[in-house]
Amino acid sequence: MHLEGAIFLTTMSDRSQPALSARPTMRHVAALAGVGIKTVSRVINDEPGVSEATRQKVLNASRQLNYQLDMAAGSLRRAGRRTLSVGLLLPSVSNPFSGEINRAIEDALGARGIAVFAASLDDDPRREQAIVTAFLGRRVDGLILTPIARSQAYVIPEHSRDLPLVFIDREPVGMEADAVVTDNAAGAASAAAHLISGGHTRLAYLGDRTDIQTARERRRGFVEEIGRHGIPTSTIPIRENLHNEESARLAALELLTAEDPPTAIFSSQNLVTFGAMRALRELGLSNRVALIGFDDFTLADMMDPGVTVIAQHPEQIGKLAAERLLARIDGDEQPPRTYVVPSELIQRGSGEIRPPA
Amino acid sequence: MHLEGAIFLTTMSDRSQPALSARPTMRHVAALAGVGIKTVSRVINDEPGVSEATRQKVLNASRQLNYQLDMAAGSLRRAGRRTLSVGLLLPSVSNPFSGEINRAIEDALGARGIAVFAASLDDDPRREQAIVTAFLGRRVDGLILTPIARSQAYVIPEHSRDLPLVFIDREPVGMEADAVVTDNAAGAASAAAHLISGGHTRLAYLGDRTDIQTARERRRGFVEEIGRHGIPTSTIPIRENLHNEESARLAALELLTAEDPPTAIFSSQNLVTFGAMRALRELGLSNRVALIGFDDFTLADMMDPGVTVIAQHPEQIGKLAAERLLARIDGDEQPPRTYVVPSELIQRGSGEIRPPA
DNA sequence: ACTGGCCTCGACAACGATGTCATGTACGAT
DNA sequence: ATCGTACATGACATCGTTGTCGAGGCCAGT
Repeated sequence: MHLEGAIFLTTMSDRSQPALSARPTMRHVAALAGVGIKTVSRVINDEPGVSEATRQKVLNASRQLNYQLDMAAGSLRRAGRRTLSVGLLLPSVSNPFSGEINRAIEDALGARGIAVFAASLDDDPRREQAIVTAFLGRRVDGLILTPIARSQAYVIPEHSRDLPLVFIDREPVGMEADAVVTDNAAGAASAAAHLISGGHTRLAYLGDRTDIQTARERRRGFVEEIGRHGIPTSTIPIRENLHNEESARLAALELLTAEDPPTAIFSSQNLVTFGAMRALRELGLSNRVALIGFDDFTLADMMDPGVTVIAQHPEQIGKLAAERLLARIDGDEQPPRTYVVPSELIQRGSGEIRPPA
Repeated sequence: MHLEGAIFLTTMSDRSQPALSARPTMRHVAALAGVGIKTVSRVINDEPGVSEATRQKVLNASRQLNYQLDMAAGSLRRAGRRTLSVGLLLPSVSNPFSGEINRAIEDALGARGIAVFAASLDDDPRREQAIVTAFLGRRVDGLILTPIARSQAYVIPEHSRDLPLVFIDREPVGMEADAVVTDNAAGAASAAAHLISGGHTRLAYLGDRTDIQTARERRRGFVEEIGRHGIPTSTIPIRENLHNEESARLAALELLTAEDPPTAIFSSQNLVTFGAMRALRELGLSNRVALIGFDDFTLADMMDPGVTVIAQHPEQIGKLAAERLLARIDGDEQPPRTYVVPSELIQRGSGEIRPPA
């Protein structure tokens, strides 16, 4: 050992340009430590069956060469072929809601040494399959997807090949798999109930693209709840397919300046809420017409009035999705299930405005 | 050869549950097409030297088996060992600023088929090296890093081994490499100049952690600009190490209720700006005391008054960083450089408030 | 008919690691 | 002294792909 140490030091000082040498492999470490490469593998992977003395020799050599395991090469042969990476498909990594989900997933999977490939969908159904294919080519251990294409049947072959799969935000179409979603209908219903309990009877709905499942659910929940309260649902003004702030603003302006305007507005999504807020402000109605938005946002409490929202819990969605994925990776064989994360009504003022007497 | 084909077909028809079979490899495709696996490789990778007839046979077999190239295995042998993946280290994927950068990078690299591993730093210097190490173990083709540790010298060995490296938001310490940053000092200076030109002489600075380079730069730019205008800089109230909304709010409250309070506030970062906004509102000073924040945020124009900011351009930072990384990956050998992305003063009202006469 | 060149193609080794298995060694039990 | 057992260790095949190189077929030119 002492001898080894001496050799080590000598060798060190001999290497004039260690930085420019090629990346060391196990073979190099093995040679330097004077052992076989399998022994190096054992030490690096903390497998048993290596004497402490050998272990130290290998660790020294490894440190000296700045050796680093090549995970890709390893997973080629390793049992189960785990690559310790998963693919995550989001509407967009720049969207704050997605960002929170991304973060929760990163935290949950990072603890297990699993890295995340994230990709943005940008509401383009055609990208969905292309990105999934790219993930598969990288042999990810699992996928967490926000589906947008009309059907997810294309992943069936992979799924039955045992590729763990969890959908988030929306449920898959054309196949069965785990999903983690917000209680969209219930959340929207609670918004309606809240407005009605505040005395409103003329409610309006501003909604997102109708080809998005969650948008349809929110609308359904909202309308059904109104019906349950005995208010005729056929007369509710409904404006849909609003997909950005400006179209929402225009729709809200139109609603509010029409004859017999609504006294309360429910908006199904952040950008739509922003548009409605702008319209209300333009018309000076911010403190006259009630507003509840689906999805919370930064500074909602700093608006005038504060904006009442149905908050989703992206961290919980992400965390749960990651947990389900890990369970599947670990061999859980339960039948697929949809997990529902409850939303939460947060009162901040705009939703508590009473209708004019 | 013909024999090969025959054997294979038999094998095929024997497999009763193709969906449950293992993932097909080139060997399977080769067998089905009745060619050698190198030919399959050539077809899949669009290499020349394959007759059209053979090409079609291979493509058919590939489609029939739903074959997909294993990138990891390929990059093991491929010249240059490209994995077509890069590592991205951000303050947090859930932070909107980081999200924009992430998105711009994804777009720029995705066009080249490069996938992105993103990880969050969470202001923890110890995570930095751990995450970088994890990236390296995955043999990424390059790294884009937001440094936070005191020194980035630990990547020198890798960098000189030709690992492309681009820093964003902050410049590296202890080594030389490309960096893409905002003109922090100039941006802060322009805020100071704007306030001074509005007639203010009693300016205050609310700043982030002083161990963050950008925070120091912003402070420097702000203070120096004030000095240039002949205002004694020693009397400027400076509160630093504010790292969340609450501490910023308290600091602002303290400043504003002290004797001879400032007539204008500059806040060096989003959360600090939010805290300042809250303090101003609590004291009813929102329309009395000027405020300029560094970094733009959603709904800044919907506040009362609208919040004037020095906007950074995360999309440009991300895009530029990705372009530099690609250039390095493609062999660009220029000496390392720091690229500066200009910030932009956006007037929305809060920064245009005049001092009381 | 023979040569040489071009084209197509596949056998084989190699990439860096891990799984399998055989070998060698030490030690306690007989 | 002998045996058996447990432990430590390394040789070798292998994962799925790509790089190298040589073999064979075809054709034009002599």
